[in-house]
Parts: sequence; structure tokens; C-alpha cells
Amino acid sequence: MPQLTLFNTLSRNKEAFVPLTPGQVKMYTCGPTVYNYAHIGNLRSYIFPDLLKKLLLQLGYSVQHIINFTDVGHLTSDEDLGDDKVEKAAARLGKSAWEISRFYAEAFQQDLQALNIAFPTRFTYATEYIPQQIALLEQLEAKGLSYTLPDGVYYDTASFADYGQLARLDIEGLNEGARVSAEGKQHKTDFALWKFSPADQQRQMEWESPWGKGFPGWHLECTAMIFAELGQTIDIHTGGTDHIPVHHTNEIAQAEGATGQKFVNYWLHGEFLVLDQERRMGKSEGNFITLQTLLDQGFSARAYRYLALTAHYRHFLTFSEEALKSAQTAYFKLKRLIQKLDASAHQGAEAAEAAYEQMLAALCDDLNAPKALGQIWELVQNKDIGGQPKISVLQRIDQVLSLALFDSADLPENNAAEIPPVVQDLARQRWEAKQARDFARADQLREALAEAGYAVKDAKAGYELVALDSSM
RNA sequence: GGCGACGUAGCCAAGUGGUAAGGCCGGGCUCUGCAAAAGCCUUAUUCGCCGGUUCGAUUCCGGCCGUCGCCUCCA
Repeated sequence: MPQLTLFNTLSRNKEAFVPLTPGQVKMYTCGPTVYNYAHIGNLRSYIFPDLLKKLLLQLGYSVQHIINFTDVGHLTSDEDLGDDKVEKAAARLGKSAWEISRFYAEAFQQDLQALNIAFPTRFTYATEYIPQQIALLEQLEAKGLSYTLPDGVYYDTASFADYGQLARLDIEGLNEGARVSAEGKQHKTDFALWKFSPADQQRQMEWESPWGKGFPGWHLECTAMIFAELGQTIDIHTGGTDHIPVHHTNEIAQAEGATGQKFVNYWLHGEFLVLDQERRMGKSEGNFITLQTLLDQGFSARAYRYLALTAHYRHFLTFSEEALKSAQTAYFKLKRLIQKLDASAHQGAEAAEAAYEQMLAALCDDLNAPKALGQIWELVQNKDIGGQPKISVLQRIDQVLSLALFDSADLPENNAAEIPPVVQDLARQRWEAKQARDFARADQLREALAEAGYAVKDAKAGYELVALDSSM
């Protein structure tokens, strides 16, 4: 078994992975705030933890994994103090905040399924851990790490010696005023642990607390849920790079401030998906593409997973329709090649095993999926290795990559069910003309089919219809 | 202003101090009535620019140019 090495944001270095308890891994993945659909950039950040988890399983570890839902919104901006995204979405759609968060949480889970992302051991909902969050806040208060202002209870970051170490923050240089400004905040990095409900309005989501009616600060929930589900120290915590300077920095301050123990041994952060020319994709930017949009365009969700795996998780991935198209073409071609493997050819088993070890080694080197994919292509096209050893290796590596390499259901040729009868009729006529060697008529009918949006592909014993739009 | 990342063929993208993975697209050929599919072959003397270290740098160091991210909820 190769040694698993992971790039740890704490040290900014690749480190050999050693779990707290031999053979067991506790990992936590920062989940979405459920006030809208996830976009494909968000989803990228759930693919690499999935890859990591499956690699750990393949290496023989047992894995306890939590993904949370932030189902209580937080501040939208400085101008909207007291308002939050979930409640805002609720107002816009005429639903309750609870309905909104449940709806988008379910939509998110459907996206995960479409992308072959395994569900975690548990999904946790922030609103189901309010007592734990209050208890954590009490702990912090007892240690003198918090102070109360008219609008909420704040964390006193100056009293936590290592504050900002994860992000290597230069606190003095932080953009003055860019952070949420609150009257009376003692230090610009101080953040809300509990916000009071505005006196003049009734929030849908608010709870009683020793400090007054209100709702928890954003950072508190993750820490409280980790403590409740996984313990005070965990192995791995994953999220997007944008969480390093604020969210994860604050989580560490809360957790280690409260317990005095190391919170997380390995912090892993995924880099953004970016749009060519157009900067990052963001929920707030309004320029986001959902998985459903891609499906509507005729793309396979797994082709997007394939695309995500062609880039290293710690690097930007430039997304464009062209890139996705080429990924889907490659992905379908790879599956067709695999379908045609001759399982009765057994030669080259040793070389195949060596290739498998190399793939595993690539993945163990900080999840180098692009390299492993390259090795898959080389294996599949290697003429000295028979179909059987190839299949054996591909099945095992696909348990980690989850590309459904042996499932041909999403290939265009297997999706002919919804072709209109008229078109099918034309195709049949063409086939008959062709059998009668009336090629002029056959070509005419081919053109007619093209106009109807379908291409005909002949095989020896019959033909297939492929919709031109979805044959990308 | 502070912190940080990136710049490899038309596109996506690995990579190493010793002479550039893989995929897509393109081109050529085979096969096919045509077409598609499939198969075979081919596609960067070069890794943003300029210096330095070195026998040797795309890979290390310095400078410059360019692009981008975070510092406010965002993956």
C-alpha cells in the first residue's frame, strides 16, 4: 500500500497522512448554505473529498464523514444587518425559511447523487444543533473569550494567541472596514458568535439563549456539529479556499479556544472553478451555472465529474462549454473502449497490476487524479495487456474515481427511447432503401433525418439514431 | 493597502534539475455505397519575458510583465 500524502493548509506542505486512531478516519466537509441551488463550482468542492474518502476506503480505512447544511442564513451584507439569505429567499419565493432550506438541501443531495458523490455518514443541519452551539458559546464565555455588544455576542480574537495562523493573516494589513462593521467591536477580526434578533422584527428562525433571543453566528455551527458528531479533534476538514481566512480561521479559534486541544490535523482546501474571461462563479455574482443547466444542454453529470478529475483539486479549473464537451467526448470514448474489452484475453496481468499500483500511487500523492486518468488511458490502450486484467484494474480504480466506467446508460446510443415515431419511421424507410441498394433515396432520407435533428449511424446488422444536440 | 495563486501546444491539463503525461480539436490513412463509429499514424526543438546558479532549468533563485483569488455571505 502506498503512503497517502496530503497537502495540509496548516503547514503549506504535503504531509504523510497519519490518523488519530489507526485504521479510522474522521472527516468533515463544509457544506452549502441552502438558500439557492448549488452551482458547478460549489459542486467541485464536494468531488475531491469524495475522492479522498473513497481512496481512504480503498486503502482499508474506515471513514466517518459529516457534511453539514447551513440552513440558517447569516448576514447578507453590511447594509442588511439582521436580514439573512435564507429568510430573504423565503420572502422572495413566498415560502417559509424552513421550506426554503429543506428544498435546496434536497436539491443539493440530488446533485451529489448525479455526480456519484457518496453520501456522508450523516448530513447535519445547523438548526438541529442549536443547544450544542449555545453550550459551546457558554464554554467560550466561561473562558473569557467573548464579549457582548448591543447586537450580539462576539469572539475576542485578540485573546486567542494563534489567531490567523491557518491563513497566515497579516492582521494589521487587513482591509480596514471591509469586514462586517459593528459598533464597538474591539478588534477588526472579532466575529459574531450569536446575533440578537432586531427588536422591531420577528425572524422566522430565532431561538432563546442566555444572552437573548437571536440566532447563532455562522462559524459556530460547524464547530458545534464537529464536536457533537466526531469529537474535539478530527483528522481531516475540507472546504473551499475562500474559507481559509475567515471561516476556518474562526472555527479554529472557537474550537481550540474552548477545548485547548488541536482541532483539525489536516486542512484540505479545493481551488475554485473559474469561467474563462468572467472571473469566479459565485452565488452572489449571479453568473452561476447549475448542474441542471448542463443536463438540460444534453451533458451527462458524470462528464462533469470527469472534467473535474482532469484538473488537480488545488488548482483553478477553467470551465467552458468547450472544455466540458471535450471531457464528455473523452469520457464516452473511454467507456466505449472499456465496453469492447475482451474478457477472455488474460495476458499481461502483471503489467496491469503494476499500472494499478501506479494509479493508486498517483492518487495517494495528494489526490493526483489527472495523472491517474492519464494512466487509465494508457492502460486501456496498451496492446500487451488483455481485456481481463484491464477490467480487473479498472473496476478497482473506479471504486475510487466513481466515474461509472462500466455503466453505459448515459451513452447517447443508449438513450434512443424518446425519439419521435415519425423519425423512427423515416429511419426505418432509409434502412429499407439502403438494403434495396437505393442509395439516392437513402441519402435523401438521411438528410430528412438530419433536418429533424437526428444522425443515423449504420452498423453491420442495423442502425442507430443519435440526436444531434445530445451527441456532443 | 495586506495576503496568496497562477501563466506548459487551438482548448482542458499532468509533470520533472537531464532534455515535455493524458484527453479534446485538427491533419493524413484504413474501413464504410455515403456518413458515423472504430482502427492506425500525426500534431510543443519547447514550457509568459529577462537575468542568475548549474555540466545541464520548463523544473531552483531574483526581477519584470500578465491573469486571477481572498481580506464582506460565498466552494
